[in-house]
Amino acid sequence: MLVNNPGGMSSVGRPGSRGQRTGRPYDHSSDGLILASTLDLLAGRGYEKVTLDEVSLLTGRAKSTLYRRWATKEELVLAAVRSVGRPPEVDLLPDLGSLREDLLAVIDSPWLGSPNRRLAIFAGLASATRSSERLAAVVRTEVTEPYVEVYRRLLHRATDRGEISANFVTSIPVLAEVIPAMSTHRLNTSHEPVHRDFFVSVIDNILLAALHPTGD
Amino acid sequence: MLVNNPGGMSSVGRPGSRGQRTGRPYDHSSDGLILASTLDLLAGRGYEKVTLDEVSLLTGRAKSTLYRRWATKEELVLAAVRSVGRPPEVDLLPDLGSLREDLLAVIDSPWLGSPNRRLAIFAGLASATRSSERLAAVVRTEVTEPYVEVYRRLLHRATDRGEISANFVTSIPVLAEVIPAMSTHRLNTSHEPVHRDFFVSVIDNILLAALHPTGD
DNA sequence: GACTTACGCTACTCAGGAGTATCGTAAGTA
DNA sequence: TACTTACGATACTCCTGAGTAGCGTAAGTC
Repeated sequence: MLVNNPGGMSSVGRPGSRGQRTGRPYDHSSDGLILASTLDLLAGRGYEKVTLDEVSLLTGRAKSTLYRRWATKEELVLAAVRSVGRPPEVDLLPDLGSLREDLLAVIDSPWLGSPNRRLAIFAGLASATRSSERLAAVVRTEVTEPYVEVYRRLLHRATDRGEISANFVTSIPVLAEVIPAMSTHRLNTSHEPVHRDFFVSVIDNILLAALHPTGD
Repeated sequence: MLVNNPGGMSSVGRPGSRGQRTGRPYDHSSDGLILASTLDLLAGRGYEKVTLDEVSLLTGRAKSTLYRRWATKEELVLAAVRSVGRPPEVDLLPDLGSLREDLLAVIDSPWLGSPNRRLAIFAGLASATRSSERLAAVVRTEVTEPYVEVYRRLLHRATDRGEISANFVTSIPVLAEVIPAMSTHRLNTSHEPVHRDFFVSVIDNILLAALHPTGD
């Protein structure tokens, strides 16, 4: 193989935009399906065990078609990761008046589907991370960071609201990681779906407990 | 392949004990080296990327020798996991008088080497978990559970000592997962070694903060 | 309708890794 | 010393999965 395209999307199989073309155009409407299925497999098996044969089978698209779009498996997964989109923008999340309600709103947000699908994708991506530094970087900046950032913002919002003492600003960075960390750990170790009760317990017994030292 | 040995160690290549034997005995002194190297590779690359060729190369033991001892790759990894031994027994951990000191003692304990080696092994095992339900079960009961258990015990000890209010007993199970969860998450997302400062920050800003609602 | 291009299908090549087989030799035991 | 068994080395087989190639056909464009 030879991919001489440092630091950018591969140009292989990504035509359909430059110049006017004649003949059958690329069926870009398939892309969504393919990327979604890739994420499903990623969530179910982890990067190493994702095979393009299976993606092909699952989507009804020929393997050759997949390779017309994305030069390598890594490229496909990369595209899938990028396609997940950012978590809900905090500015768009209505201020529900209390930190607790705000946090629960994020938990219940349909970003990436259910919380468990979200976690499964994270887990599948974590294994991907070992295979490619490039992939790791994208996952970090596109998925993990923004997700933690949501919590960070909510915590700051609560501070601004005066709900929690300004003394805690310094601990916000660590606290923002608590929910992602705990839920991921739960999934990895128990290998059962993580129930909503667990999220609530983490919020009440850890986050809020740590932030309300004057009692509730 | 055919391994018809449900629910037990494979008998393949595990002689050396039954009956009296003549001739050269198994060199069991190699086992430790092999298992340790397996853990190293596991920590570095994750289960999928561990190859027995590499274990062989690394240890100077022939691949055939490895297969004389362990029937399959999974079996070898399984043995490696079992060989890590339990985390420090709480009963043996000196009561340092304060929860904070007790927790730090666990962080600094040389179990499995440095904290970062410990985390790397956990991470490599997490990817293993997806490949084999059996492996997953062993990791859970031999490694993860005992590790969380240590923290659970320390928290209870603090309660018994009257250091923290008995009101918190119900939240101990969740709290016990905080340190493993946070440090694993950190390693997975940052992919840099986790510094001691981070552990301290987790202890102070999360665990102790959640447990000392009357302020310090 | 003529032409162009993407698609699905099938059949490849190629590399790596699990597991096996064989053999000469080293290291023990009686 | 004679015998037994494990070891290291090497060369396999087999399978899976990434990536390629060529073809007939469908779906568009001019």
